[in-house]
Amino acid sequence: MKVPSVEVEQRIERFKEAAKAAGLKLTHQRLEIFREVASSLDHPGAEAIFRAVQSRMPTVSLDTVYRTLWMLNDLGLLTTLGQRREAVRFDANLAHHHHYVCVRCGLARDFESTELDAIRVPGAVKKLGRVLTTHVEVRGVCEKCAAEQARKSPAAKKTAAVKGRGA
Amino acid sequence: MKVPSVEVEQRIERFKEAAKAAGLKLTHQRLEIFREVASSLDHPGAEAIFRAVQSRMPTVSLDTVYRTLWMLNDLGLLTTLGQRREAVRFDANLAHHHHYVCVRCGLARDFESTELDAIRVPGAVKKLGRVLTTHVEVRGVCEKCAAEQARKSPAAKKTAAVKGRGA
DNA sequence: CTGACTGCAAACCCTTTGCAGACCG
DNA sequence: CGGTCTGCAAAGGGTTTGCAGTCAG
Repeated sequence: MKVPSVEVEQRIERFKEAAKAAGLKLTHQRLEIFREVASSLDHPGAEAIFRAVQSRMPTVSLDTVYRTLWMLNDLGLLTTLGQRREAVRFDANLAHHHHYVCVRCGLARDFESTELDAIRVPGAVKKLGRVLTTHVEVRGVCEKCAAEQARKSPAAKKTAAVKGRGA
Repeated sequence: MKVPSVEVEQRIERFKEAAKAAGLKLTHQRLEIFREVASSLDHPGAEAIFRAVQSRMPTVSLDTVYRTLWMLNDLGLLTTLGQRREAVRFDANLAHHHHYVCVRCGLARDFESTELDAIRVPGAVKKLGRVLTTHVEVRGVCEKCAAEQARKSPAAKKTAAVKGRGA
């Protein structure tokens, strides 16, 4: 199953504009890599994207895939699933709960809410398979990071600077 | 900030029982490692747990921390945050959407729901920091995996066998 | 043409594993 | 005491980086 090609073309168009606006070169590789992610419904990892692109363009290298993917992420044309590429984190709270995660430093906190526990998923989801748990993930910027940011740069420059590690 | 010690002691009690039931030895290391995770409100990674335990017990090694953590996970005494310890995965769908993830093979699918988009987080969460996005993650077992499982083992044995990789 | 981009290979980080000695039960 | 568990060190998988040649604009 694939994203409808009309939608894919729109996404590619958006990419071209964003690239031009950012002064980035539209290389054959970048186009193919973006096309691959943009037309996937499952959310492929770098390796899978690499293999798919490679079948059409045997010279690409895995590192270009990575570089391009993060570039697209910085351009805001795609996002990553889950907590960035961090190490596993453990949770000894067995009660049904939800998470607040700071996108800047990775701070994670539990919260409980009977209202959110009661969420009912749309019927379409049930067609995908059995449902075990439903969990809400709230992302935001924690107090501490907000304070730090305010101190460091009263007028933020570029949002693209969130590349380094977490805390 | 820490988990109240009454709660921590209860968790440890549960661990001791589970260990006994499973015939696992209650070593000093295991106890300290579990105590550390069980009393953390943030969700530490292996490295952080290691450092904390090390300060009280200078001889522990990082690999014991890992081994113990996964053992606790298998016992059902803790869970991991996010998509297991897999590689990063990318998502070119910019519309507000939610995810269904198969815990067995890692399959991920988007779904949309104006109802879920409208979720309001409890006031307590707002004290933690600014909220950027709210995203529902539904975990389950996809059709394909359910079918495979049914074929392989009509009468499932132990749930603890989900250790290997994804698809 | 020229600087940005690519491919290569080596480096890096996190996690896992094999082995011999240590310790729980 | 015996088998499990630990610590060590080295391997492993995914991701990143420095460099010299290549290509888009």
